[in-house]
Amino acid sequence: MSNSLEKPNKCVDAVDRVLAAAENLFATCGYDAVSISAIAEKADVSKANIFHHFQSKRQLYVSVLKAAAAHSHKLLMGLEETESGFTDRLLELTRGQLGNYLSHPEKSKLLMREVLENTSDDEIQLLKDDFARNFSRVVSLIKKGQAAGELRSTVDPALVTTTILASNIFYFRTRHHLLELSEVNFASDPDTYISGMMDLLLNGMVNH
Amino acid sequence: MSNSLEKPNKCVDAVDRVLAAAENLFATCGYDAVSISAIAEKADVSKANIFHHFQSKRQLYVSVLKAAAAHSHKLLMGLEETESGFTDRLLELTRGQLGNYLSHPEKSKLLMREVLENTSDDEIQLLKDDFARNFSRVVSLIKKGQAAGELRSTVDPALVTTTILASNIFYFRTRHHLLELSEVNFASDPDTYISGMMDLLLNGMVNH
DNA sequence: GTCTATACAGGGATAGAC
DNA sequence: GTCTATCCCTGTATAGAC
Repeated sequence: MSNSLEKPNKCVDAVDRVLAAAENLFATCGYDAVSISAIAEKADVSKANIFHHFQSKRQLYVSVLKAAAAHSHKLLMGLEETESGFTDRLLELTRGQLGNYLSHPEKSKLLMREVLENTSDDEIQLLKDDFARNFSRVVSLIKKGQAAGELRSTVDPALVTTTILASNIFYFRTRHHLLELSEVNFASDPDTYISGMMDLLLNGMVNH
Repeated sequence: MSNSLEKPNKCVDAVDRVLAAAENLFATCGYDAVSISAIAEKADVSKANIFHHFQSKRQLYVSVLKAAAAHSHKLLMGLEETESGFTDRLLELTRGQLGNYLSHPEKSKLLMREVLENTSDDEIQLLKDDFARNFSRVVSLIKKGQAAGELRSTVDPALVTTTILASNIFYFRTRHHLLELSEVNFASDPDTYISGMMDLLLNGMVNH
């Protein structure tokens, strides 16, 4: 019982410890830079034990990826869509998405790597499907906003969606570097960033 | 002479062939996934020859990186700043930046990898300095636009810059995936994308 | 400068005892 | 399920001939 606070936590299954260690290492170092030995050491199991539970390094990686994808899918489905106006719904959706990235940085990094690189592996097609669904969700929200007359019909919904997604991912991945830029004061405050970005996207930067 | 069209081109120095092969492989596969053997084969030299010209794999990588940074720096400095209004200058700067990415995809991928990951290696500090300079350049352009009253003073110049940079990088890196999304019709046409994005950032999406 | 041959470490993966 | 011991391959890097 007193061991339950140790790291690695021996109270959880070895398999789960391996998955956790692998997720952590793959996320921070990338697939090739991580060795089975490193994962074994971090999870406090033997190399052979890993190969007992997972066919190969690649298959372990895919397992980690699928778990992350499932987790991310649940989070996305859980994002509340308030019944207020379209702009507020879009704001909340965007804020929620970035919040998910920031609360689960390792899973997010893992998934982004796969979506950003073009590995075109059949096993991870479901990641892209998830990405596409998420994309469509925002697109249709914007289309509804246009149909309701709240949003300009001359902007391309897919382009707006791309810009939002790009901003969120870029902010998440480069926050550390942005902190070092003297002009940037929103690097440590995601809420400020989201508010500012949405104001920009909604109202534009031109003086009318 | 008739050999001058072969691949790899034996008419160029072995060192240059190695650098070219390394750039290509590092850009597409990442540092860890590339072996000296693979570079040697692609450059049509022996492994030992590579180690004769470069102290280590890491040092070869840094050499490739520095060459790419120098090249990119020249391109950036060459970006014309037209003497028209601020919005036009911003549009041209943005278009030029994305154009540079697309014309030199391998160098761009290499540099982006280093800026997006946080390796914090002293040897590549110059990459970050370059990035910061480029960032500041856009920021000050926007500030001038605000001072001139052409742009709203309530938007954060650094935030606009971040959004533009994010959009360009994201577009460059995910164009392939965007092609598969039925809602997206700008994936194969960078000019359309840039025009749409800048219209969005300048005028916003709200119906006024 | 370029090669062949080789040293040596570490990688993924397996065998077999417990 | 978990381990120790081991296999074989590939990786980086070096030695030394040409």
